[in-house]
Amino acid sequence: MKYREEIFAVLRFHKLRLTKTRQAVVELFVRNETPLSVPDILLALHKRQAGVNKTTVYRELERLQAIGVLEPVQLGDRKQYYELASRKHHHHLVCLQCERVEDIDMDEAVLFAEERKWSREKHFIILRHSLEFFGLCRQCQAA
Amino acid sequence: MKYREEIFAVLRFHKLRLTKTRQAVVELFVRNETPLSVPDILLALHKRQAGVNKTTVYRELERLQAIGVLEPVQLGDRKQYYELASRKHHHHLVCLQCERVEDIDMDEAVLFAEERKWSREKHFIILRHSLEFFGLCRQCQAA
DNA sequence: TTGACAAATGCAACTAAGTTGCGTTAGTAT
DNA sequence: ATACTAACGCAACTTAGTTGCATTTGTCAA
Ligand SMILES: [Mn+2]
Ligand SMILES: [Mn+2]
Ligand SMILES: [Zn+2]
Ligand SMILES: [Zn+2]
Repeated sequence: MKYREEIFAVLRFHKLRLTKTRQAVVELFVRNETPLSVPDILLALHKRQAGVNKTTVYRELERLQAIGVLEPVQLGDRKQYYELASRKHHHHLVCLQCERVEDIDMDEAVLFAEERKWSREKHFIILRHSLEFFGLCRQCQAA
Repeated sequence: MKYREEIFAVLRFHKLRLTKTRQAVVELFVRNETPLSVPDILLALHKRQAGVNKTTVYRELERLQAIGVLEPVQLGDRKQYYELASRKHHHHLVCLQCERVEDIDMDEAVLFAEERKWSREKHFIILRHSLEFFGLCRQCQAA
């Protein structure tokens, strides 16, 4: 809930209109702490009788990423996931069997040091990184 | 070149037949140090007049991963890439514009420590991790 | 050297994620 | 209230990956 007003302020700043779909999508991200894909969003909004079009959702997520409200997340399947960029930077534990995802917080100092080192050495401008751990969650270990 | 014989020994050990496609695929990975996707492989083998079927390639990569010859790599697009598992574990610098990929070697001690910590804390069995840095390569910075 | 048998292949049909073009709808500022 | 344009919805399309099944081909034992 806590990021809601800040995000709507960013939308106003970028002169993005407050449409039904945009509002619904933003609120989904505010309420959920897990990364969401387009199929996830379509399913969730369909359940709430909100008729949303997939093309619209794809375009919306692109825009929200462009203005820095959302960040891309890769979870190793062939879907693009997103999360609120306003949350503290973190990484994920992903279950290879049931797709369960847990946030993990770690000290990034080492990663940033590596970024500087390789940026210099390979002449790359590094914009972001992705670090995810894959394995089996507690439930799936039993089965 | 250097992993060729070891890999064929593993194939024999697992009683996998030495077929044309299998041989061609393995040799592509041995020759290329970059991660390869199915579309990459189809294109490469098609250029060399080797008629390969996409279903066969998908199934082949699955098998080679199952016996530990290949490892999955995620580069942030919606393709599954693979690399030789026999190479030293490493990570990647990926250009968001031209898809160029550079290998980077870093000290994993910190990552392994994190794995143990979160494994205990979240009751996950961690099997592998994926760490990739995204940005712009030297060529794409100019453009 | 030759078969037999299973492993591997090829094809067609299919699914799922994501993209594009274009005509229509609807927020917003004046 | 109106006009302007951002945003939307739909249909058609692309690309990555999957599945079932009939056919081919490596391998090993006779
Ligand atoms: Mn997260
Ligand atoms: Mn590599
Ligand atoms: Zn699980
Ligand atoms: Zn580049």
